[in-house]
Amino acid sequence: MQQDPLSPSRQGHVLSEQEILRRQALDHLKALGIDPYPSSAFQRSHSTQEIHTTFKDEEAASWTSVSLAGRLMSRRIMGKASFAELQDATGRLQIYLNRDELCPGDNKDLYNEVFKKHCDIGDWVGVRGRVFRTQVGEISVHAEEFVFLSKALRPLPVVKRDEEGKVYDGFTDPELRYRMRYVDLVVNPEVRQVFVQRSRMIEVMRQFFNRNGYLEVETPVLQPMYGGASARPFKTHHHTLDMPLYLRIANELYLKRLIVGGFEGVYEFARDFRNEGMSRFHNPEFTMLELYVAFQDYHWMMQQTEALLEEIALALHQKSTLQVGSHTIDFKAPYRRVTLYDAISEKVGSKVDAMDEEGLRLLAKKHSIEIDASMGRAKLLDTLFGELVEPHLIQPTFVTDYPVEMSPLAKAHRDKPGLVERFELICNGKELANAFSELNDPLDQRERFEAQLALGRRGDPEAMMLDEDFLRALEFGMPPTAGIGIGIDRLAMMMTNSASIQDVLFFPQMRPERNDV
RNA sequence: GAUUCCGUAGCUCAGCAGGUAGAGCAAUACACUUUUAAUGUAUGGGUCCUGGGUUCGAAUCCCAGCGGACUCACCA
Repeated sequence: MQQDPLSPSRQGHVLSEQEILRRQALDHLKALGIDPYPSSAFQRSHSTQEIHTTFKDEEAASWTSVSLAGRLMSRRIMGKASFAELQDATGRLQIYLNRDELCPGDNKDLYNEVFKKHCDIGDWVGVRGRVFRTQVGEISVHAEEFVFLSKALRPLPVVKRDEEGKVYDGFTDPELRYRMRYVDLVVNPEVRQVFVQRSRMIEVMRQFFNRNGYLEVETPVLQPMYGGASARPFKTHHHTLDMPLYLRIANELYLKRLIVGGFEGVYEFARDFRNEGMSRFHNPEFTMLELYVAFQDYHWMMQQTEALLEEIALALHQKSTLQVGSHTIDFKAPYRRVTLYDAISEKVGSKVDAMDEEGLRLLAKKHSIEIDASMGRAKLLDTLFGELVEPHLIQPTFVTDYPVEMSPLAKAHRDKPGLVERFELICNGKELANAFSELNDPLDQRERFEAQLALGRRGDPEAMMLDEDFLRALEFGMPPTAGIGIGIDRLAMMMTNSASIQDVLFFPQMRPERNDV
């Protein structure tokens, strides 16, 4: 298209017709002596929500001067009168502009030029006037003053909703929504709601932990040695120290050092990084809550966890049950507890507790589960559980007592040889939390690390590194401790009934855009 | 990483037995002083993701690439 010389294009981007028109509107506003980007503060008396909830018709006489600010989301111009909708953080409110009341004198520019011609959907404006109810019953603000707060140069998608809330011309392309979350948030109010709920969920958790006297702490994101989980890390380099550093895959080992140091309850909402595949359940960076409490064990941690989740559900939904996909899930405590062995045995109809590797292999074959020769007994159990049991655990369930080979940081079971005191909380067929009575025997921990090293030598890319400083800390003595990690994004997905992790992250990881932003 | 599907106007989409692009909303102009998916009339707006190929002719068919969605596999 022909480029208007008054409207410089951005690098590598040809302006659309609507962008050119908006730039011209900007110039017209300036010519009228209006600053499209004023610096002075705009004093608001109310939010749109406050007006909606507190205005009463019989008190209309006292609502003669309110001021509100927001983004213009629609305009209905009918000659000398117009309606428009203003959206702020709390919602939308209709404003009514009447030419002769907005412009009592001879100069009608403010209405005819500024509002009708140079104002666009997406612009930020401020309005002062009186509250009233229209003939159709809509609470509105009758504008006596109208000021520009910020001009939008790009057209916003115009999403319309009818009386039943049916959406027309929705802004739905997932790629555009994730890449331009700012636009998504403006036009899709339910998106904002998801993130408000996520924030509220974390607030409830923080209150729960603080109330119990645990200390919120911060530990290194850049670690010389990654640990605390089995995953491939992101690697970077520190120039001054000339050494490799890893972005943490977990903070477990640091929090336990703090327990050694004498804190009796520590927690951190940790951003962790794992250099692995992406899917609707996986983002390269994600948030995990880790909590460690001295003098407690995993039984206590189960009680704590179910109390926490029930509290979150109640805070977000005013009831313990919520709809997640096609299931109704009840977070009311207590939750079912079942051992890993029993969970599998129930499903396959024969006891797996004493089965050896060969028996498990036959079992896997019988259920046509793919296995390979390198799998040991623990891995086979894990696979059987993941294939046969986990997808069917819809209601919150604590699965307990895992083989020691799968859990190098968990304490040996007090009376079941070969197992550790560990539980995973499964909900809606997915793992929500992982917890143990923490291993505090430094000699046992060293042996576990060495077993991991052996796995690494055999080529397991996720085998743990041996953390000599962590062992030194344990050798100074760590009290018996219960610890847990909760996937915050997964929990947020569940609590907001979101199908994808991208829906609970403001800016999910995407491939870079190529050109022409 | 593998499979399937998708990429056309600012947004949502149609167009695909190959003949050179269409709707609604948004935009522009006019009318309209309580409308609400406002309405009426008129108008403008497109490297049809990119690059090759087949063809007289490609948005449409073929190949490759880029981006996205979905399902699957590992991990939270």
